[in-house]
Amino acid sequence: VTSAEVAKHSGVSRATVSYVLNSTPNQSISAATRQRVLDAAEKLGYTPNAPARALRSGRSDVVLLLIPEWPIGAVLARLVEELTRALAGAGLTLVVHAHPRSARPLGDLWKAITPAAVINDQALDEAEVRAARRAGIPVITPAFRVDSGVDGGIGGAGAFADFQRSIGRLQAEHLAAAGHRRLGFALPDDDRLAAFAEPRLDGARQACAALGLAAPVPRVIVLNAASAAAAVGYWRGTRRRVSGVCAYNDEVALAVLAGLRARQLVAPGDLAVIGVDDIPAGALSTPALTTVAIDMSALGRHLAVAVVHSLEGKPFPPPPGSELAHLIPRAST
Amino acid sequence: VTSAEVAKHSGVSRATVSYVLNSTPNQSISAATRQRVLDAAEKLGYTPNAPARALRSGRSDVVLLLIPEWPIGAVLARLVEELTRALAGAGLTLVVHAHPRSARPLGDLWKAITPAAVINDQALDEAEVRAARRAGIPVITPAFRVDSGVDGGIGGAGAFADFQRSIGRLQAEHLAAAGHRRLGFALPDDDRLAAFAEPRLDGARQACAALGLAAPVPRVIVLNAASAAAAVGYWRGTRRRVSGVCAYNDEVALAVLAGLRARQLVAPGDLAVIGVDDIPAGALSTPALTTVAIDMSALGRHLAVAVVHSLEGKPFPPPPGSELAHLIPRAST
DNA sequence: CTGTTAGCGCTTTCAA
DNA sequence: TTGAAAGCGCTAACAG
Repeated sequence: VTSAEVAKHSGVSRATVSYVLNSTPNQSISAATRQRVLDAAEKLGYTPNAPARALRSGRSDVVLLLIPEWPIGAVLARLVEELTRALAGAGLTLVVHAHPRSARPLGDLWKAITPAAVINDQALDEAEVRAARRAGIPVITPAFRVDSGVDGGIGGAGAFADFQRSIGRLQAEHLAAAGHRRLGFALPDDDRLAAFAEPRLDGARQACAALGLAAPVPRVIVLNAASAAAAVGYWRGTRRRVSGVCAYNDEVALAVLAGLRARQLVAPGDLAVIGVDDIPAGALSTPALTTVAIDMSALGRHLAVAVVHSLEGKPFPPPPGSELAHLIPRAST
Repeated sequence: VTSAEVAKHSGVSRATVSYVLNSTPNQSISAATRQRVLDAAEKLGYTPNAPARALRSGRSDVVLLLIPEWPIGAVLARLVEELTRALAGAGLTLVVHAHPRSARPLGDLWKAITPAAVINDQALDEAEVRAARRAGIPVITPAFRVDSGVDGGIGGAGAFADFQRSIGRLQAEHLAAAGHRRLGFALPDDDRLAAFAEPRLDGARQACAALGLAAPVPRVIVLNAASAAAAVGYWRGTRRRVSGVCAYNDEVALAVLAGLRARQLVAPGDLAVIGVDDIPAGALSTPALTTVAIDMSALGRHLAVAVVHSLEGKPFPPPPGSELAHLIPRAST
């Protein structure tokens, strides 16, 4: 059912139908005609054809959030929720595509969708971003204000890493403030998470260096008690004497806690543990898990504003900085 | 950069460009011409215009997964991952839209996207589904084979509820087999989850009735130890004497475990607990959480096949049934 | 083997 | 206040 049919049924031209249905400004349509068109559209169940509209107007209302296929679902869910809401308020529709690493670059996506903008969360490499920009599609990369670090400036891939670094720093500084002099760092057993894990470890390193402590001792942990127990033994060995561990995230931290229990040890007395993400299970563990919470909602709102500004050719809003992350002290440290 | 420009630069017509770029069958293009077109496209950075293509061909390669804005991120992530992969194999691109309850029905979506198919996971009501179907878009609803229950038949909303019911049954039967005669049911503190929680509770009821046990005692639990401790006291009171609890999911179950600890009680001795979802934190808790795992990957594969069949006008594959859910016995029961 | 041509459904000047 | 008409970029008959 096309707009032409609506026109025929309401006895007007297609143009008029278009005017009415889009409430085009500077067009005075008589109330009667207007109603007739609306009724006909309703009766016929008219639905505008999205591709035709996009083709004609040269723009679409879709914003595409591209994420890698990393196992970060729970954290991202909050971002998506807020972003969807905020963009909807600006008349934009968010769709999310989890981009499998293995897949051919992005050919399929351009074939399938012409988004008004793309939010690239670690899914596109430089070349792909350039290609998208050349195709006239603004690519927004989650940017963080850089508070310090080698990168300098604002935005870009460096800012992402720097933000992750600030998380690791926050963890290490918290443990150091509690008197721990030798720290461990619990890494996840998933290569795909390196983009998060590496800079977090790096941030912990920076903090230790700045405080005159030895570099944190990294150890990869599989998500089970046995693996974590082995790591606990490793850290507490006479050679290392680690008394506090920064974990890549709360799940890894919970594994460390389980490893401690398996050895009849307790946090924070035998080993202090701090995670990242503030997942519900962390607050429910024994001892309750100290963690660094990331305000994904605020990030979502920032990204929405960035998208809208970008579409309107306005300059970007100042990106949020490390205030997006804050410590939630609980019993495990 | 349009196909016309590629045609001009390679000295052929737009049609030839189209043939080459789509490797249209039954068209013999000389290798030289072919290469010339390909080179020009490459050099100009040509990207086909998605709306134009969709408009012309009347179909798109996009499959839209519609989900409500429920906080079920972690579980859904596995579905999305598998679905993306499986659909990509069929040349289809999955995008996910979290549909806020509050939002206007679907007008925005049709304005923005014309998907080849929609997978409706509890986001669309009957009227919206009809509207989409009328617009020629196949709507696939995650269907489960109905093994028993009042609904009968295969597929539809009844099947979803029945699948959820089978999960509750599995939980209750497991506890009953362990000798528990009076069961509790821990409900989540989020209305949006009722579509899952209600039938699960219902399934537990069915199982109890079938086994000659009293109906399970429901109790809403907020995700903190205090709320759960209160519930634990309630269940263990002399009036109720509940000795085993089915939890809506693993997070709620972990809260119950925390509530037990707060009262110096232990599972399963004082109260057995069983969850749903098999989240990593469940395996790491003390005691390790018994749970019902749902094979979202298998569901994803099934949905992908259903979409492809639907697009080809072929009959649906037989839906998976309750074998998607299986018990993972651990220490908490 | 390649070019011409007719639209897909919609928006939007420009005329009436 | 409304209608006629052009064309967005692409594909697929149909000619040559």
